Amino acid sequence: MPLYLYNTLTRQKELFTPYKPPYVGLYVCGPTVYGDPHLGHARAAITFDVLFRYLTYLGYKVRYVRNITDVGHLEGDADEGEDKILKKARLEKVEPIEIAHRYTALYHKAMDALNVLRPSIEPAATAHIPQQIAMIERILARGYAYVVNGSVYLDIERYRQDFPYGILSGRSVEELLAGTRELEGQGEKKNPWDFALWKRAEPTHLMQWDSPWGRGFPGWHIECSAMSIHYLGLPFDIHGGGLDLVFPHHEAEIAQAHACFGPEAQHQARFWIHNNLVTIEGQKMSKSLGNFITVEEIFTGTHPKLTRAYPPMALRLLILQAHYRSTLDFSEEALLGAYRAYLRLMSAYQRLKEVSPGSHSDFSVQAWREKVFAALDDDLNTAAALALFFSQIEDILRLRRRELFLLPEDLTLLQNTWQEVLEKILGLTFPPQVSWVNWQKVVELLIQLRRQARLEKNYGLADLLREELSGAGVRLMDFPDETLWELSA
RNA sequence: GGCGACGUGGCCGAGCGGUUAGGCACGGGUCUGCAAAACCCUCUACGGGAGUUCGAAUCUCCCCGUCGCCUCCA
Repeated sequence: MPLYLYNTLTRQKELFTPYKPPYVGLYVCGPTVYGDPHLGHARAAITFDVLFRYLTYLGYKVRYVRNITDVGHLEGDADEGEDKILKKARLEKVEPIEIAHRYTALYHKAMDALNVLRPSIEPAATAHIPQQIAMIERILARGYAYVVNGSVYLDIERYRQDFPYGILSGRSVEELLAGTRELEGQGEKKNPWDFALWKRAEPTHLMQWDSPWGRGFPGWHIECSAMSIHYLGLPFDIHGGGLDLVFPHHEAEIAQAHACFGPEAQHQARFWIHNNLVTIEGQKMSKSLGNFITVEEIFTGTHPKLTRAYPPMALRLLILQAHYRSTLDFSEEALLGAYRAYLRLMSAYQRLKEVSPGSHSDFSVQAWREKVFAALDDDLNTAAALALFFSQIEDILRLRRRELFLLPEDLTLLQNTWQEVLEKILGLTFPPQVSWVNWQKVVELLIQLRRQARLEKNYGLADLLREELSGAGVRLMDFPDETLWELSA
């Protein structure tokens, strides 16, 4: 079945085919590691996790590269602000790399909980300085950049003579000019829309490297060009990221690739795919608005907008119930709804495993299955695919009650489809991790029951409870006035 | 100001000319020791206006409103 994906570059859905089958090169802009992972990170990661999983399911040999940006990402107006990681390090009086490592670890922890698969390669910008410098040198040699006071800028005016600038975001340089604010401190640049490939570092700057232009550090956009091309070649198949990266980040990447490699670069990637943003009460979630929610806050229920904790799969389902190119408006009500929907889905999945086959089939599993894959093939419409599962739940319950029947091969196909699509492709896990608190409550309750049984000298029941608990990995120890328990293998 | 999205029932959210999308919530009922689950029923929308069409949430135009990008952000 052919997979169609929406390509930001062409603004339409296109049939996806790899450049060099069966290999697929997928590059996604990962986090700049200077803060806690939030709902936006979760949405991007889950979106491309599903794409990665689906491409793999379809039989492609996917190399999935997702970077860690740990240098060069400046705050505030272009080329004037302070490096985000550096600022955090300065505030906390630690090494920048400590900041990077800490937030990388937190990112991994959050994404692991959401069952987001690790990419094949996760390169850090600071580990690829030579590749970035090499690219900049080549861009300079080809005449598309200039050096000023130890900094290097891409010369958009020169670039435009040979390549169109703004094709991804649909902007023209004239429009950019009209929209450019009067900014101070851009004196180094020939034109305000030029962007930095390399920045000179003051001696006190904490992160700096030797370069042909003196001590400095790379610009924000060059690391993604360098690392994606280094690991995936040129052009590679898919470049992804959040919608907010379209301009200037991805536009700059395309320019860098062309400036460095010429027309061969072919826009660096053949498909540019962008997930839409998460909004809170209709507004973009962002630090400056103070309305962002971290993934951890969802799991612990500690955000002021939340009244309780939610398991990771509730969030994963919420995200998958919207199409990735639509904005997703977050609210606790919506999250709670997704959590309940998840529990219902899980329950139905369990029931499905208990169904026994019949001597005829009352409905076509194949037709249903084709609809599911048609939805996935239609630009990864996970919402539509999930709806097909939900609307089948009634039939599953009837199958189990033996009011409906399926031949053995149809039943197997149905069960396999649930497993393949929900678990393998959509990455939902069943069952959810029961919280330790709830687990404790259940064990305590059983112990209480057993205590009652012992008081009534119902030792048969008491022993049964102890044996069953033991089988479930809970070891009981009776003392005169209390019963202690611990986990056992 | 430029570019681009979007406005669907209480909430979230599919939909791309002709079926009830789906989830959650709400109300009534069956069942049940109580409850839950399950099942049945109720509600059943498409910002406003005009147009195209046998037929429009879906196409065209106008208006209103919301949001994103244009400066860092997934």
